[in-house]
Amino acid sequence: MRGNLFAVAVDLVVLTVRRDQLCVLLVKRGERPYESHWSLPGGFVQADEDLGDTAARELAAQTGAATQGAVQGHLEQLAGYAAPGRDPRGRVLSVGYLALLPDLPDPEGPASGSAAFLPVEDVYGLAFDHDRILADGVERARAKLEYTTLAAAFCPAEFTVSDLRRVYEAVWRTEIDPRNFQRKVTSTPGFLIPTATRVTGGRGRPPQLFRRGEATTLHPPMLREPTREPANGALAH
Amino acid sequence: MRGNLFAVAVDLVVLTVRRDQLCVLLVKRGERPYESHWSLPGGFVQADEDLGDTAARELAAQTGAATQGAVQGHLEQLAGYAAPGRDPRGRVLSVGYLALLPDLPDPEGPASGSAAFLPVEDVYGLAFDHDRILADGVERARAKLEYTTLAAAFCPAEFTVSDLRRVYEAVWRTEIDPRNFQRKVTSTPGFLIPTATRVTGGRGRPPQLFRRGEATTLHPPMLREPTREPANGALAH
DNA sequence: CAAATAGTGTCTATAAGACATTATCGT
DNA sequence: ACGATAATGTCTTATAGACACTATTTG
Repeated sequence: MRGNLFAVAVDLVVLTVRRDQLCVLLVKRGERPYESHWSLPGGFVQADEDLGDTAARELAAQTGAATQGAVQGHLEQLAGYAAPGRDPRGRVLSVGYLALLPDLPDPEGPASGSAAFLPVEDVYGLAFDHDRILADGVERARAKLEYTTLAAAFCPAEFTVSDLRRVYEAVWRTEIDPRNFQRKVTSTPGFLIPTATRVTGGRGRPPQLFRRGEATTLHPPMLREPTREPANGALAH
Repeated sequence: MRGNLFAVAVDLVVLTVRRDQLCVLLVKRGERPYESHWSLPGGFVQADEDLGDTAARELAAQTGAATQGAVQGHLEQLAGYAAPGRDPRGRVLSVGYLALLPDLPDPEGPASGSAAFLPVEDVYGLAFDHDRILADGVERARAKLEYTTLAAAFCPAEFTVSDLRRVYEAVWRTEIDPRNFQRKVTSTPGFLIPTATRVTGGRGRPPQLFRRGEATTLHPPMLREPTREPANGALAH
């Protein structure tokens, strides 16, 4: 069996929406290389582990396992990264994973004091090629909101249509008409299941609460950019 | 640096459309394990190679390098596969790559006599976990035809709208209305560039020839399944 | 009542689905 | 002329975008 041997790691792009901003979980490295640089959380694949196992294990370790218990959340593979010079220690192939989580009550891990959710807009200069992995993860998330119901993975078990809309707005950095949005998501069968419980305390009319339905795809999709230029046909008179 | 060491391979899902069928390039293994079984072409990542380099090198080796010269064709990464037992020889991580090629005049490689393009419908029982990698590649290709201009990667340098439509029909295994299809693809800016040359010899009106334009995305996408059930809203009166 | 948020309704424009018609070739 | 394939046009329907209006709460 020819070919060189690689260490194989899994790096996580853990995204959440906090204060209407798309944020990514970063850890400050405590060892070389890139000591004291921010990086994506990750770790090496152990014996008898499949890649998804490693990703789930690391995710649970970083977010306090509460994540694992909750039905919420989403975890999927992004891609493999193996450029020859990407790790100064030697040949390391890293498999990126994308995780989407609701905003956690206590986001920081219990043990490590140097982890934080930071707005993706402000993030650059990560260790290794993690800038690239992060960019791929963010783009994957943005694309998937278009044709899947994955936005709900950013929401708690019960949420309102406005909560969901603010997720889209944060991830896409756009504004969405609340009325058209409501029509779209509530008319997609299986996207949102209304719950009996009601909200109290807020200003204004109490919103309906929903939980995730069984639907996974949005058909037809909800597109980020307008279908084409306004195609005036300008009614000049 | 903890973690076990892996051999890292690249396996190719090379797709083309031949005789209105979506076909995949397979090679018959000449050595153990899975000797004389069909498998995806692939090979180990060499020193100083990035994953894409390995994929391009293997693709050129399998398809006679002519592929490489041609501007046509498409190559992208699929995913990493590393289940503990997937290779009896030991721990091997394989990175799947998807290649889309026009139907080659001489598809078989020059050296190896045991390679063939077979219709994906008929393929199962491949070596290792290649059934799974193939399924992922086919699904990726099907999905990408919806929202990209990648179907043209299956066509030669110059092609007709009917050629392109037959690609969609073969990949999706559906029938598409030729008139609506023509309207869709010709009205998408940058998808198809008309050429001066004309076709002779065929029955019927000679078609316009096109080559690929710069556009990479289809906006709005062309969807495989109808937008929803006919959604009668039956006007019973 | 005013302010704030939730939710519905209406109109218009865009694009897809269905399908008729015209165009241009070979025989 | 006829069959075959290519290309255009028309009508209908579904859905997105824009925006007015109604509903239900707190202060």
